Amino acid sequence: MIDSALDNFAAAMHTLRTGVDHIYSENELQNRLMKAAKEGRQLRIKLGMDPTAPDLHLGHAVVLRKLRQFQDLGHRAVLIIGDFTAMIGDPTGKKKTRPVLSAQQVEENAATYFAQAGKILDTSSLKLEIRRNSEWLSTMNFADALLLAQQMTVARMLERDTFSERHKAGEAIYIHEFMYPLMQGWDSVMIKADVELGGTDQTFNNLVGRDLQAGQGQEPQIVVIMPILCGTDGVQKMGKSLGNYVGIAEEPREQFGKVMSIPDSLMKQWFELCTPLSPAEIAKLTDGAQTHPRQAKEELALCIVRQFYGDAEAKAAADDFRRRFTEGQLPQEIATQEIDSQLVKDGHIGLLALIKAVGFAPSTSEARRLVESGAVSFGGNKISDPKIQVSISDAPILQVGKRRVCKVTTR
RNA sequence: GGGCGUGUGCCUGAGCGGCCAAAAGGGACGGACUGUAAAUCCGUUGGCUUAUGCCUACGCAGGUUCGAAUCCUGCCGCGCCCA
Repeated sequence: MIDSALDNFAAAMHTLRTGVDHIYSENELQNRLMKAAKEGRQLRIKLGMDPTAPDLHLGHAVVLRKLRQFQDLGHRAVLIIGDFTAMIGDPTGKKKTRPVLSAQQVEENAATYFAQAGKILDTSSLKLEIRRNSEWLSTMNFADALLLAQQMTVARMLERDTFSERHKAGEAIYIHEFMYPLMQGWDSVMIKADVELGGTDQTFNNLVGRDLQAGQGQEPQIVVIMPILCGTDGVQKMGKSLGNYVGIAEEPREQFGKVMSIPDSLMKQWFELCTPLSPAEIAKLTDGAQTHPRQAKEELALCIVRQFYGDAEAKAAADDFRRRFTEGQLPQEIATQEIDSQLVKDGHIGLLALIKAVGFAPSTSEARRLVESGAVSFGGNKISDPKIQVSISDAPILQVGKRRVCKVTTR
């Protein structure tokens, strides 16, 4: 009986430890798990969400998957909608102060967030609690804020790399930005978090939570830090603004294609952080002698798409990919783009206008460049004359570059 | 509050008063080659219904000039130093 309980803990710890960058601290986590089991209570696992960026990508998924593991072990995810903190914006985001979001925008973004996060999390009410930090932050007065500010020194704040970097680079740092970590830490106090999850860029913020909790006589939260996932470019961290991300809500084919385009050197990390495969399986797949890199990457793409769309869709995406890019054929299903019939005169439309109308180029000039560089084919023929007029009466296929294909009709 | 600097295209960054839609690099996009990988090579990288043309752009607003990203004034942002 006792042995099996210990085995369970060992297994749980093993699961929770995989893929993490660091745990502050592992011992504490183990003790807290045991204590919770003894008391028969759920641990409260905090994760903050930023309501300004509702498009989730694989980078978010890394943390969400870890959160899911906690849920599967019986614990409760407490998601914090940072509606109040969004007024400041995480200084990690380097760029200037963010615009204040309206309450309605926050709600909309949060809804979008949950629609996507729900693909990964257990959304049953027993396992998921959702709070917004305006609940407690909006009612604090200046004296409360000062009291909070007393818990932190300027020196410690400046230690934080994002601040010191910005300072050196001659960028502005506003006083209120110093409040951000404190506010986030205060969230931990208010919801009595046992564990907080975050990426490495959140380490400082999350650790502040520990201090604040201790200051309030609470047991400090354990901080579980996940590695930051590299973006499809293989260099920078995955992020929306860098355009190097694979979105959770993206179409299966889109996801598949993006995964296939990552540098080989990135595969190992992605396998580790984005798939449930075991280290042994990953080792085999990433060993060039045992598995051809292309095949390994295909497996990776399958694994990832499968998580969000299921096996059938993943395989369909793989087939489509092979057909289009390995065999160089047109896709099985080609989306139809309708253009305004007013654009067509005497049954014809300028090719450039057409490319722009279907959204394959943002401007006529861009369309012209594409045509001139031999990227465009229309009705099966490559066309390099930008002045050409075309007829779209028989729903011809327009292709721009390798990826943009559609059938054209009028509306 | 004072002094000195600085502000350029997606980013970094060069720009003598005309030859600047603005060097160079990065990124991105397109093409060749591939495994939509890497490496390499080539091309493109403000807009305009089709242009030895027009328009918009070098923090903002004015001014000097035949002509300004380049000079002047004011304002704004950022940095450093002094208080």
